Amino acid sequence: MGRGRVQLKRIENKINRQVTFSKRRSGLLKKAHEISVLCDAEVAVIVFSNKGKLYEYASTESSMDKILDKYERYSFAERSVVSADLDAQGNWCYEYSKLKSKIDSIQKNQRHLMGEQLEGLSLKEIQQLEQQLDNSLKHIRSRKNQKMTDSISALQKKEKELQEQNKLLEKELSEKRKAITQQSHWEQIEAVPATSPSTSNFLITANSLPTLNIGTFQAGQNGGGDTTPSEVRFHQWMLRH
Amino acid sequence: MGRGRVQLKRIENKINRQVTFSKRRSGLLKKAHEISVLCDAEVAVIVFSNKGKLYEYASTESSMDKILDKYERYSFAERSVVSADLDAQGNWCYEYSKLKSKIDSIQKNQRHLMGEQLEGLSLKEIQQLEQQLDNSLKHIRSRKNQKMTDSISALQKKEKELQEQNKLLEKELSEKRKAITQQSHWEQIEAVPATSPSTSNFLITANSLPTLNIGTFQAGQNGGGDTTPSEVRFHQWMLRH
DNA sequence: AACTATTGATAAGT
DNA sequence: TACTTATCAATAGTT
Repeated sequence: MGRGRVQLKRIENKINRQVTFSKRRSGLLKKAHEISVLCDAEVAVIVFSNKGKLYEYASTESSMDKILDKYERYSFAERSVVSADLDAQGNWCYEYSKLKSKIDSIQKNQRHLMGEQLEGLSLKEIQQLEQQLDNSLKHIRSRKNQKMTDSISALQKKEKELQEQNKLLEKELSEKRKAITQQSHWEQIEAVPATSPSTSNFLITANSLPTLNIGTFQAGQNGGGDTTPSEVRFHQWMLRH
Repeated sequence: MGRGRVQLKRIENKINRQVTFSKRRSGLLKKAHEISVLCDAEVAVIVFSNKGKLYEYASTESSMDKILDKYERYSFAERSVVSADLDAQGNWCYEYSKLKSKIDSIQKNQRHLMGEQLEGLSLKEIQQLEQQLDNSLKHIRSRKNQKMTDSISALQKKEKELQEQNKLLEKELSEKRKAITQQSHWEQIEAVPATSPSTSNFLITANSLPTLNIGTFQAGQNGGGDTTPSEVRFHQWMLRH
């Protein structure tokens, strides 16, 4: 984009590289934000500039740490650099290596649970795995069902409350109307100005509404809790859209 | 880009969202790669789809883990609670505690994969888990099916072989019988004792038999090795540039 | 930083 | 899923 095609290679001119970095960085972060919003995805972007300065983005619903955590749970590439140089430092780390092998073992198992690396398993083992997962799914679906049921009944309850509230308000309104009518009747006789009438037919107190957060349903109704600590994480490029 | 301006809000149409996700994801990763090359930057991008599937990019010179490590070192100010008491004991313990918390995290995840401790999960998380396991089961069942098919065809082959072997043996036997008959005929004339006769009708050389180890079938022919070339960090979109 | 000429990305359609 | 096309968005080079 821009004048002339760009070669995909390091920009040698320092100034140019710096400028391009700045432009493309904001572009990248913007796009990360867009896909996270448009497609309801969790996105984390980490950029270290040439000079080692850090820039980052994490989709708001989950902080960077949360995403990295999730990533580590998913990712099985375990050759951590850290363990390598620590191993070199000597065997203080008997405990450490114990932990490491434990991790290996757990991760291997986890891979199996995720349907990966099944090559080494016997038929019997595979069948056991299948049963296990079948069972897990049963539990999970039951739990899901319960959550959805809970959610639904909570919503129904709220609906009822709101309808009653609405009814009350309508009643109040109609009484007020009646009063106004009477008043205007009086006006015709005594020429008294009308009081300010309500402007909308349906009054719904917006801030008392339950949020329909089925998608991000939080465990408890966490009364005052931090649903989204909101992460000051506000970027200039968010402004445009 | 594309026909008509796009609102920056979640795409409600599921199909559309999926398609857009796929497109924008590759766009995002491509741009991440470009900035890393053009501007000599270290870049890491992690994307979890709506359904919880992981996609990632890490600029090649540094693996994902390396970048995440660097990131953690940059933002270590936050890591106060856990590491505070451990730092006192020396920083080897920091790594140790990191491993330990990683284990905790993995184990927690594993429990979820096994359908346990689902209480703390949100509906969304549970749904992602369900999809994940559904997927795992698909893989596992496919693998099971393959193993069983392999096992069956191996058995059928062996069956054929055995039948032919049997045929041969029977033939041999009947010839031997004929010989014996003739011999006993001779006996009657020359009174020569009979040689040791076979005792059973069907000769099966037991130790040449294939074990019917359906239960512990060991990975078969796949001489060619792993079918999944395993992400040598080669992305389709790198081709173009 | 602001401005455009261009290329690039992609939404919608097939 | 992949390809095509019409449009909008990003940005390279310039001021």
